[in-house]
Amino acid sequence: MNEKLTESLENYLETIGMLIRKNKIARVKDISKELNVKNSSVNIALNVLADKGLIIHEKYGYVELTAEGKKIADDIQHKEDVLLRFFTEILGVEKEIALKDACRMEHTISDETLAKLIFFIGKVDKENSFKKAIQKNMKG
Amino acid sequence: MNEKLTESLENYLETIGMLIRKNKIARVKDISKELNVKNSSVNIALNVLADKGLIIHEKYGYVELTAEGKKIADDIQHKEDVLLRFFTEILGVEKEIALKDACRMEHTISDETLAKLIFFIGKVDKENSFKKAIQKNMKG
DNA sequence: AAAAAATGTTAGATTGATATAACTTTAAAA
DNA sequence: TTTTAAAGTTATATCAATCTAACATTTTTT
Repeated sequence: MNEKLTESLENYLETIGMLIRKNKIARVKDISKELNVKNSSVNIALNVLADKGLIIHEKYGYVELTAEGKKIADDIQHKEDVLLRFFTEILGVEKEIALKDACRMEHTISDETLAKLIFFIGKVDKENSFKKAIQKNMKG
Repeated sequence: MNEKLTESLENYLETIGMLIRKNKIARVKDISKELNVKNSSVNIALNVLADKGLIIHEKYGYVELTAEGKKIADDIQHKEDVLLRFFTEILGVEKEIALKDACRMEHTISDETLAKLIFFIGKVDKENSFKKAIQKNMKG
């Protein structure tokens, strides 16, 4: 078990997590809107996720995350957040572009590299010498 | 024209470029070995790339890159190189893991973010204050 | 409560990437 | 130079992800 999910399935989980956070509930329609796919595509993905024990979805009902599903959703969201911060705050990338990049890279960055990146961002926040040089960088 | 290539096709182009650099020639067998796919899969991909005018491939012959194909192959390789440098030299990620990450992210990083990252790496190379703090980071 | 609208589901088709198996061509060995 | 081995190709199948179109259920309006 614990087979690696596809990027597509990870996106569904992450979106479900986001919707629950935002609206308390996640519906097929909102998932399809968010991911720019059709309801039928969402349904198929939900069946797969349910089979894997990552969500609960009764016919015509809302979508819920299992504990395992929530863990994965949170993990991906966390990766996105870290990447977004790095791109915007340290590299000075424009927010829209940074978000697009983060949303794709969140599926491929390894835990090891993520940990190093988090450590690096932490360092930057603490050390003044970093901060100054980075201010310059952001203008470039 | 200039339609975005799939990650898979980008990988084929990049691999062909690498093989030509290394061996002067690129053969189906070597591509399949490098990408861990079967010869038949390589063949199908080569037909697609040839249709798009990115390679030249005569039956039973070697594979060559067109000017346009070489440009794309070089571009992807460049992205990989930049990412790899960042991961290893600045974040201190272990080389094998860094390479794996770079090989996947090279397909998703935007030109804007790449440019900022290159600029950032350049800054690090020049500024001592950066270097010191980074040495510390690499041990973490 | 009946009709209409919105939402959700299922069936069947398409596309891209891969595989296996059978076949062809080229290269190497006997 | 014939035979064998290696490499390359083609046909066919599978899988994941999507779509459209038809259908079912639920919600909202009247």
